[in-house]
Amino acid sequence: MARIKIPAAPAIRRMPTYLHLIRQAEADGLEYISGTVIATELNLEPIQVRKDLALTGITGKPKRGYLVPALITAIEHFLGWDKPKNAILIGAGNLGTALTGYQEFQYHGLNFVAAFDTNPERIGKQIHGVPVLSLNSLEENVKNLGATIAVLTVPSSEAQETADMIVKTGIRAIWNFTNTKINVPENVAVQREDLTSGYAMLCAAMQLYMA
Amino acid sequence: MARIKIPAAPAIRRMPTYLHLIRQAEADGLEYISGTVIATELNLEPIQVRKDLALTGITGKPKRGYLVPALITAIEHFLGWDKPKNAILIGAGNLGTALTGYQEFQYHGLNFVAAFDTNPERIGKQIHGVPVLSLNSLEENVKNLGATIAVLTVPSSEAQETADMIVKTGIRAIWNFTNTKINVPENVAVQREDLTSGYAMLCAAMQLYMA
DNA sequence: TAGATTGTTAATCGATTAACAATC
DNA sequence: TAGATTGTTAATCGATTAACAATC
Repeated sequence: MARIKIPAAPAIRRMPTYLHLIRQAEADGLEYISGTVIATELNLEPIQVRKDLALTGITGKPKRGYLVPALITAIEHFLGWDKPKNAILIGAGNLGTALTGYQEFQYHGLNFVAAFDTNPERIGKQIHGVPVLSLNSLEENVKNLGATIAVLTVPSSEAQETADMIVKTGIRAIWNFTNTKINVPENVAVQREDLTSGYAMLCAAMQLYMA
Repeated sequence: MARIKIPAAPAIRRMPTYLHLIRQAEADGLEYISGTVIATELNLEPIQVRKDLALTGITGKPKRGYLVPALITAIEHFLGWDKPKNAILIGAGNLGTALTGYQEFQYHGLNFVAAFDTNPERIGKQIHGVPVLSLNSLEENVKNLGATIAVLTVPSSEAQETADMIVKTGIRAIWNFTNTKINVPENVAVQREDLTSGYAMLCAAMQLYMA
């Protein structure tokens, strides 16, 4: 079986941005928000916003727009962000440490319950309140931690080897921050986050703008 | 004038991955690498790899593939990665600190020459060898630093305000790591990096895989 | 040579955008 | 009511994939 392709991926990627804006509207005490307003705010086409939001199953009211609280609930449910998720961090370096401290994740139900590392100087300490354990103890700890996501922030050279360890624990979702493509069984979801690809886009834009 | 849309954006995003793999091939002493091999290695279609690489202007040899050193040069030139770029970091928090320490960037010609922050405890110190200066001194320092890119890692609440300051210095490329959409003049390139959008994709994949 | 791989031209697929009747 | 906004159906656009002659 081929790896599943996520349908409407671009729309899904836009959801958090919508959510962020709509939450602001909520904080501002707005009862309704229209696709037109969202589009203007985010420099998008109104029809695109309507199409995207329709994916969540929400329906709006002509002339008013969407009910703010219902829209928030709809997006969160669509993304599964209404159910808290426990994650473990594999590799407690700079980037990993930054991720555990990133408030926005907790805000969306993502909780780091432990970090694992091979560096003895890191083991036993805490990063943003998250205990750093030995990578050797990964398997024996995962069960109690109730983690369903592994965030991979080890050096590229160890990415595949570490991914294999993660898979062995039974975790089936890996958020891969290394710049290496990892091979995993078909039933394991991998989301690769490549910071250099964003940098490539910025450089391409610079070449266009400054030409 | 509307903001320029980058053509072939998906292909550009894949370039760093190709580069990474081809560099490995170079390290392994390979003289040629074929699109077929690259595709197999990265789980892509061979035709997609060929189409993407053609964008860089390279041509391959039937039966052999592409000359490895020429391919590296072609991709780097295509992305403008053959010209070193100086960047300043705005916001020396967790994420910003991690970025200045991210080896991969230096490897692609991105140099952090200074960081700016408002926190007196941070000012005067160094992060990964990069001096942290007062945000108040941004304007007077930018000229000497020769920076063409600003990496924005301040709290969301200060994103727009800080972006305005950056624009005022004459910098025309902003890499925005906040989850806020910033408004800038048409001649300023902005690349938004949204970690929560990757998380949204992972969650969507989890819902599909685990359904 | 035989056959793998390239690059070109065409077909398909999916995402974005447009048009517009329905509706509050 | 008048008019802004929704959701549906159709058109367009761009990216991916397919087919295949050229070539080393």
